[in-house]
Amino acid sequence: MARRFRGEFHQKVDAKGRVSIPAQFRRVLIAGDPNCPEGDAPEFVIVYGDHRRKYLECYTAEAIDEVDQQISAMPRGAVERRMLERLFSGQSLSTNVDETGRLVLPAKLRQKIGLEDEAFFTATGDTFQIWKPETYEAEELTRTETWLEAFPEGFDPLTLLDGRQKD
Amino acid sequence: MARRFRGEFHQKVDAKGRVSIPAQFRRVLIAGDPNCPEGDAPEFVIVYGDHRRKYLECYTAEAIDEVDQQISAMPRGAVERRMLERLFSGQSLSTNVDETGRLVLPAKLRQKIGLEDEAFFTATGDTFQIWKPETYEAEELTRTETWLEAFPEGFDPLTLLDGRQKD
DNA sequence: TTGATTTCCATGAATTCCCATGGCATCCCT
DNA sequence: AGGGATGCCATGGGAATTCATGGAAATCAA
Repeated sequence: MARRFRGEFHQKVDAKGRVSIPAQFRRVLIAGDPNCPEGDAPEFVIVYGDHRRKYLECYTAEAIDEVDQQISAMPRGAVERRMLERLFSGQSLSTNVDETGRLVLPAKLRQKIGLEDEAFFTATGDTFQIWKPETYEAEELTRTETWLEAFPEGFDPLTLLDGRQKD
Repeated sequence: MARRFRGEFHQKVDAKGRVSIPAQFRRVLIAGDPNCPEGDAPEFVIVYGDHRRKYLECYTAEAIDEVDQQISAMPRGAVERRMLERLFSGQSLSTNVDETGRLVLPAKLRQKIGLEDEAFFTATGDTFQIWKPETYEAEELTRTETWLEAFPEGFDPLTLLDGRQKD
């Protein structure tokens, strides 16, 4: 069924770093973990990146497999390959959803993105991101604003899709 | 048969946010969901957008797939792509029609467009929109009104179809 | 031991499921 | 043409289940 993530959610983070994963996302994670023990507890991967990245990006088991494969298809020793390996292998963490639908974020990761008592989840197609709400607003929303300002009043982003009739 | 949505309808919204989808629209939704479990319950997607959008836009499964594909064909990292991803993946919700032909609008969405006990459905080709009736009248009608006024008396919109060009 | 994980249980609120009703059309039979 | 009988459609109500979240107990780590 649902192969892609959709929607935005605000969830509580408790003192132990536990966060409920939005039920809709959970279903996608389950669908995206081929050897998921029947009903529950799918595994998935959190990529946190270097100090510049202010959010956590989450991949389904399948999605990360795909990325890993693409990387290992690159020539050994290539700088690009090294960079990608560092990001996706090194600066990432494999984990799983628990029986109550939660994920535990280690203190290290919470600190990294400044997460306190609330987390903001946003879908981005075949992955989803976890932000500190304030950061998301400051970063992403103002970025959108200024981007939109370049367009005429009442501009509809949909026109961007009008590359439609594959030229 | 019915591939496009047509018509305008007023429907009740109950305390749980349930709204009957006009039967005609339902048929289009069914036709537009390739792996719809035979008789009923097609899935579809509601795009709600950011704070300035005052209505909900509904896409058939096929229509949204097409949009998703177009987006993923854009260069990764491009600002436009990011914006569209936010809109179509983030600010959207995947749902389905229930056995009684209704759709459930979460409180979050109802509040967003100020929906109370009545909803106004209007077809827009391969999507349809859901408005708070009052908003629709205030916003949309006066908008097309003033737009039409820019044309001479007795202007026939059909002429717009002629030397059709972008923008 | 002491702080940190991990398990397991608890609960209110929200959401889903299931069954019910009244209003219109339509169909059909005589 | 009368007059049900049938069936789809828009709505309602309540029960059953899921979800998000909190806290205590059990397990580790060092």
